[in-house]
Amino acid sequence: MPHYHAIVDNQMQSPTWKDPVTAADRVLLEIQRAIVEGQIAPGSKISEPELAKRYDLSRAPLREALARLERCHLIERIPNAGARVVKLSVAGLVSLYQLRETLEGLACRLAAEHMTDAEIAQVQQLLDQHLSTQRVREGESYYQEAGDVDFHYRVILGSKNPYLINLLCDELYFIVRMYRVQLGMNGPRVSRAFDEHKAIINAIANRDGELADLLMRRHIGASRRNIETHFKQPHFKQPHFK
Amino acid sequence: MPHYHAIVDNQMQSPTWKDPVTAADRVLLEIQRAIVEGQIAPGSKISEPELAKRYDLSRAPLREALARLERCHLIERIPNAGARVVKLSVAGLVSLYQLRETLEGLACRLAAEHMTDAEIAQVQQLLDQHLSTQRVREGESYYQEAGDVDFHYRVILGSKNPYLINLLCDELYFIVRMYRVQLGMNGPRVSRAFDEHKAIINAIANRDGELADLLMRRHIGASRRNIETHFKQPHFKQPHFK
DNA sequence: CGCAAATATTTCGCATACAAAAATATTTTA
DNA sequence: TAAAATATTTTTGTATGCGAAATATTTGCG
Repeated sequence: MPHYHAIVDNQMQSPTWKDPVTAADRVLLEIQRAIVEGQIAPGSKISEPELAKRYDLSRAPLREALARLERCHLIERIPNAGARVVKLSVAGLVSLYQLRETLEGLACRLAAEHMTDAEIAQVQQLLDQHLSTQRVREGESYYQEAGDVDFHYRVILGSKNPYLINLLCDELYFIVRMYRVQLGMNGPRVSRAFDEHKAIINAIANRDGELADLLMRRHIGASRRNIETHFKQPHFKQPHFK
Repeated sequence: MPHYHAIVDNQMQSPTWKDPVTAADRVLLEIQRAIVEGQIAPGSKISEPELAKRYDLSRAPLREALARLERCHLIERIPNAGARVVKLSVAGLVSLYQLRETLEGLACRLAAEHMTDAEIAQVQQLLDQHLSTQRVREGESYYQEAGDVDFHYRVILGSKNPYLINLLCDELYFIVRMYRVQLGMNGPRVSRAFDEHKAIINAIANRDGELADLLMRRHIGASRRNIETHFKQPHFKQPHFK
């Protein structure tokens, strides 16, 4: 089993994601998964007593978890009223990806400046590794997403900017993933994404931050348009307003 | 009393900052102020029991407030260990302003695209207003900061991007302000800032997002260098490591 | 006297309990 | 019958209490 299997599963053991120690940590991960995968429907109300019972803990740690869910934009809270799971929308997707393009572009520029040669080489061999395993297990989109996440993750860490890392890996990661998962972003764009990744890391290896920035923004822009087209298509059941 | 006096004082009544309704909201504002102004020293430990007693409430709403303080990067929490006020550093300042440059640059590009003519005109007359009152009350740096905050705030809102607005106005605003306040960023750079603001809003008025982006990044870059020089100077007492 | 182990104390995390506000259901009235 | 007003129930916000983990202190030993 390739090691990046674990990346999406047990939450990417790494500088940023420390393993859950408290009960609030654990329930946070569970609810995050449930929301991202749509098991808790977008727009649905979050009942504290119900979830507390459902996950078998008191409301105290649950509320801690809710605070962090709000932080990563998976729920919206209104004082004295309660929390609701966010609804997905084209406008939201565009806003989110505008931000992502800019931020990951910045990450590239900084990575070109701050990554060591060793780190860069590591990412390059990682890409080759992904490519080979992807060829072996053709069609398994799961691996593609893991590989994609892994690549972006490395570049972001390479920026060495704590604010940027926290933002992309902790605050925006899950809502981005929610869009991808709920709109069924499996399948295509696989080999093309690999090529784009390669071009980006090469630019970084050449210490060409400007180019890496440009390529990354283009890469993410393509990804956005790819998701955008899925909104009006059979894959996605439009939110039933209520 | 000019209306923007109230902006820094009672927390900028606006789309983003809803007035405190719960007890946690109120204590959050108080502690935010205390940290930003250095009344609670950088690096010092946050004792929940102590603060609960100090602000006369139970630990429940206090912990809610602490969660949000962590969200805006004013404290750092370690599970089972507690929270500490962040320490200021040159590296932190640089990382923060790298992010700010990029984000507010993006805000400018989007503002040039999405702001209505009316909104733009409003900002322009706001600048004139600031300029006149600034001339009257020469040297009062307080007004300058309020005016600066006000300008940036308008442009950010003008982007119409909810993620970007939340990020800059809620999550990064206070830590940016902490650097400025604790390094004694009163004084100079006043008239120059006004000119730069004017140039930016004019670019937006001309729907020249690229130029507005560039000017804003330059504007913030200048601000960063201005603060950076203060780190090694008498104004700031270097953190006493401990 | 210095350092390490053991104890004591503080502090955090979580559960329970209560109060206030919202939401819902019910009754009353036009 | 429909709308307004009131009552009931649910849910959120806050307070208190207890157990576990971490920190501080003391004790014992080299």
